[in-house]
Amino acid sequence: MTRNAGSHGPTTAASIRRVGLKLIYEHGFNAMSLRQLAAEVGLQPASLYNHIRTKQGLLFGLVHDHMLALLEQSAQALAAAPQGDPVGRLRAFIAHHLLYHMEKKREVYIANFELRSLEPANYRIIVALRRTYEERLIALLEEGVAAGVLDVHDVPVTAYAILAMLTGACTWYKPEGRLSKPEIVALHTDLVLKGCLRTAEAPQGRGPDLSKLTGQPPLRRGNRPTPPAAGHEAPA
Amino acid sequence: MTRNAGSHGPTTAASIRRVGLKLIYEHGFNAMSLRQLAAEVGLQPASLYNHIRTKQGLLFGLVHDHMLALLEQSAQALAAAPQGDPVGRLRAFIAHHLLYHMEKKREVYIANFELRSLEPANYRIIVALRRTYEERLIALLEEGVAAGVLDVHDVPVTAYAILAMLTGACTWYKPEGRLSKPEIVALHTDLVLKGCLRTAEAPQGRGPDLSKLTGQPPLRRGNRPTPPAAGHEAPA
Amino acid sequence: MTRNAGSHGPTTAASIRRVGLKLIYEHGFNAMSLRQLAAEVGLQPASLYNHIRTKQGLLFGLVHDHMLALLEQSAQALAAAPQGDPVGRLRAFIAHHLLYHMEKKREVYIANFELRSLEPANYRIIVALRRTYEERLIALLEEGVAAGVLDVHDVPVTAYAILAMLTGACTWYKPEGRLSKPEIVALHTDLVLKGCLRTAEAPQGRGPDLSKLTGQPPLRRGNRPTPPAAGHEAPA
Amino acid sequence: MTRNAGSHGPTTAASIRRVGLKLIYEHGFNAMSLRQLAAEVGLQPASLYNHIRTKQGLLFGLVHDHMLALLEQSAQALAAAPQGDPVGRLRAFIAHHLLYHMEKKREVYIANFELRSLEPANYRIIVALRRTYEERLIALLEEGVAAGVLDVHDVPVTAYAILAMLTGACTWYKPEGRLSKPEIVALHTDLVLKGCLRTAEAPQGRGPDLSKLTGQPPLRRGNRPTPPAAGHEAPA
DNA sequence: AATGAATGAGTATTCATTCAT
DNA sequence: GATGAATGAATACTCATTCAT
Repeated sequence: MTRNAGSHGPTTAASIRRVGLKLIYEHGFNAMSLRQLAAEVGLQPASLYNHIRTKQGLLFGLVHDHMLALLEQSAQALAAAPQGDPVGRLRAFIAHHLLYHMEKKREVYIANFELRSLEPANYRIIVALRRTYEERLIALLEEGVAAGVLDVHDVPVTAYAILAMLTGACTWYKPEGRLSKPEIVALHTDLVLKGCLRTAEAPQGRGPDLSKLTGQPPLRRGNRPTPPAAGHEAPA
Repeated sequence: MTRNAGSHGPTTAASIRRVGLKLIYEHGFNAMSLRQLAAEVGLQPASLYNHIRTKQGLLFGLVHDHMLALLEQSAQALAAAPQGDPVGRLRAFIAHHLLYHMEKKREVYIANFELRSLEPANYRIIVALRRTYEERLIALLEEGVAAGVLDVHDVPVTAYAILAMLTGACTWYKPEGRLSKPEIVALHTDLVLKGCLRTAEAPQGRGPDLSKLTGQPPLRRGNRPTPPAAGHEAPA
Repeated sequence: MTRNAGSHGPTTAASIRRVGLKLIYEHGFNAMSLRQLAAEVGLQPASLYNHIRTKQGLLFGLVHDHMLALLEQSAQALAAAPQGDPVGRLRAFIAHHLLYHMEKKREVYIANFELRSLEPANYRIIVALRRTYEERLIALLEEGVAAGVLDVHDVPVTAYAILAMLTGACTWYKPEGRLSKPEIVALHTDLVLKGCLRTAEAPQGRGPDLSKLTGQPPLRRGNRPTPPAAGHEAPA
Repeated sequence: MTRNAGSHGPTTAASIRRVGLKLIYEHGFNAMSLRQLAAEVGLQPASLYNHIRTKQGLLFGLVHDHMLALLEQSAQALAAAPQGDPVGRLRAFIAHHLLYHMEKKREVYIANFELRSLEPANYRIIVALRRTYEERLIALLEEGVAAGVLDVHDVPVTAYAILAMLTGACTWYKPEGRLSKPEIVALHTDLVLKGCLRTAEAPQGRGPDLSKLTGQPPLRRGNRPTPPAAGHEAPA
């Protein structure tokens, strides 16, 4: 098998994306300058524009590609999990989420922290993709509740809580750190499942019964009026 | 009811802090300009310098005050909780953390997102305060484990996971939202406690035994070699 | 009489306008750079912005002030001319137009040549003022025609032709040139009047009768359907 | 009728000139970019350089060709006019000038407005051609004066005034406008001739006698010391 | 305490042009 | 004849900050 003509080594466009990712991660989108980027890639600033349309376009491209990859990988993870086993599917999602987030630490960081640097139109696109992703976990929790194996007070809020917890791991994770990836996955999986699994004994024994507290039935997808918008507000 | 002599409206310095907080929250520290700030306060840019030393000083002041308030309030919350009841103290901490974060949404957001905009010296001060705060939760978990009422695989990582989860709530919380503060507190308290409480039945039945997986004893404060650095790295 | 504090010598803002006028005249608005302007005024480029809002704002200010001055001076010239004497008023207008245009050569040049560099909103404002000015001459011609002392085939087109001719003088006029201002005024006044005055003998004897040529009655303000738009088209 | 082999559509070079003409006319030479031009022609910017030497070269080519065409057509117009009839020849020139200027509105506009964008060497060439053209009208007026049929106070200034007036027409002329070309020609011819023709009655009756005013004899080509430079000054 | 003016460093982006392919 | 990539120079404009008043 011969190598393609253009595939011997990183192309300039790929370098720009790679270095751009690094610089945005390290300094933030606003604090990073295209001069810096060009210098690190070994170009004059003007030459960047043969490969990107604008600085904003670079950011959007990075975040957008990340979102698509995240959705794609989550789909694959769920496709590989047995259909009839809600808990197994939830485990698969948790493992996927953690592994992707530990692997793509910088993409994830940018996608979360630089949302606000996106122009309104781009912002809407990314938030819609993120919403799609969140809905996957929400659907998983609802499956489990419907099957009677999970017990959560409020599905969407619990989903956001889980996502926040798992995503937090990529904040401090380092490959050379004390815990291995499988350990981290196991630990968080355990934490989440213990928090969500239906137990034989009455759950009230261990925690407050929310329906008592609020006088409302626990919310499910069906009667959820306006799910809380996760994440930061869009710029005005 | 008469008005106090000194309370007739915010002083200029306070206005600057208030508007600064809002603008940093809305646009980010780098994207917000002192011109904007001055305009919203009703001053010329040059006049700001009668009240702040530098833009960086404004940010540091906001974040620093927030950290002190957070530490102070957590101390009060724990002081009010019974000494001998680790689970009660954990509940108190969770409630305090959530309430503070929902109340001071913007301060919290800035303290988390704009850490990287702090100059190294300021960064170190804030991270040290944050570490102090994190250690309070770590201590609580260790108390509970020592008392045999909690069961966590790895105390510091679990602490970070809990903090990430709880802090995430202030991301989407809105006063006019679907859930009230007590509901949110109850829901998250339940989720955390179910995940951490020691159960009568064997926990292995519901989650993987991490000590099996890793071949190491569960870590506690004593044998923790290099605790994972929480949060984002400081700029170079 | 003591001098005002701020009036001893040209203020910075006035210098910017003066030098700006010169540079735009010499190089054209697009070809002139604010760096140049700043250098000639003796400022850093950034300092210009204490006195102008944008480069476009500078251009508009210059052109706008010129148009107002032109309208004001033409009003004064006509006010000083006897009411019942259309030819005398026409003479007054011609003299005013030529003198103003020879005096304010650069303002006039810019107002004519850099119209296209104006942003649409500014362009509309200036064109409206110019239209007002043109209408003054049109009204004068109509007065003369109504009084039976002028004879023109088409009032608006003749007005534009006269304006083009007179304005052309400022193109080549130089104070140190061969002809003095009064000579230039006399020459053009004569040329225009001879072209427009009603003569005792039949005018057909000297020129074509347009109404024969076109089969239409000569146009006057009354039946003028859509007056030709003088000047260059607005940018798209 | 069969199509010629070589005439199947404009060549690339011709497209560039055509689109270049349009863009310079619409936006001005400085404001128009070769990128724009390339895009409208359907090329990459680099490909333009297979057809033009530089942007300046494109401008010069357009203006130069226009000047040659103008000179050529004026020669033809005068060649067709009877030799011994100065007024007839003046009529011919006026008609030619107006028709050419209305037909080649954009070329004319560019040749007048973008003179200043020409490099000094190119500028001199074009101005020399224009001077040649102006001299044709000057010569015509002098012929008429010598023959005793025209009466102008100052030949060159009158010539410039006439040219300015006639050229002004192409500024507002539109094919779909209110007046047809023949009407416009007739109107302006009348205006010019009335202004220049020697009349039986004493002209002093209608206009000021310039020779009285200035105390100098009317200027003719012979005693003209320094003819006024028509048009705008070249950039330094 | 407030301000108008100034500044040096910096921003993203555009431009005409070149050149190897 | 066409192009993708590169470039050096330039552009208008913004920024945090200073300082005399």
